[in-house]
Amino acid sequence: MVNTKVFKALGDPKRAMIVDMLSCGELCACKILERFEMSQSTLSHHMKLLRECGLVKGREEGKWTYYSLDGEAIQKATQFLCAITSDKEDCICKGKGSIKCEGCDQNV
Amino acid sequence: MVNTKVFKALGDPKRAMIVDMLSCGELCACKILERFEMSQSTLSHHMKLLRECGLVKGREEGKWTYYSLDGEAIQKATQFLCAITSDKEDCICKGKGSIKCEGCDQNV
DNA sequence: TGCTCATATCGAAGTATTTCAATTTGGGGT
DNA sequence: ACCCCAAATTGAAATACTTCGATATGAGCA
Repeated sequence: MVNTKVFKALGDPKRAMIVDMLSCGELCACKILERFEMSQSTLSHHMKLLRECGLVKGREEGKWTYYSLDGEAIQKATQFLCAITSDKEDCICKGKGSIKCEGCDQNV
Repeated sequence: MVNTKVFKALGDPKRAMIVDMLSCGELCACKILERFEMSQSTLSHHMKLLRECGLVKGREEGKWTYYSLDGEAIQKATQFLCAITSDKEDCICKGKGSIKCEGCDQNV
């Protein structure tokens, strides 16, 4: 079951790039910021969003925050995409309930 | 290379549901509309968006429009997700350029 | 304690998205 | 030609998102 918030998060090119950067491994916020032309507060906001949807984990060490990917959310999103290209049996029409609605928190 | 518009499109729960419905096979707009509590114009808007990002194809037959999934966009999105969980070599930091920016149409 | 650095949060402005009702387009039938 | 039906488009209102500067928090150091 996917949470569509994950897709919404990846729908912003800058956030998708951040996620891509983190695929190399853990990075601290300041290292991510170096690569973008955006204010520190804007980056912080994007990181919060990426954390809230489960795509990214944060680890605090002293005054730094290190970010890394959280495999589970990505895996669920991948499963959804794989399912819609292969499943002809389990689609929503047949009551699978594979999508987690962000607003209502129900599975639809 | 992914177009982040695909993720943005899937970021709306209703559009994700529509895509899921279409995984069973081609459907006409009126059949999709039956399953949702939304106006006809709203559905039409969502379908336009899904077509524009390449996720869905439309086929016109008489006064009906039949929609179905377009595998290529979904495959590219899947590849991106797979890459970020497995690639430790080709990430954006090393100049892969795997993300298509919607605004600037550049690969970043 | 007081200072600095790294992040987070707040508040506001500009922009984009979502949604609907109303209207338009265009196919098929009478 | 005229009327229906399916779908697309238009225009407007409400809401959400993106971004910034300013400010707050909190760790570490002098």
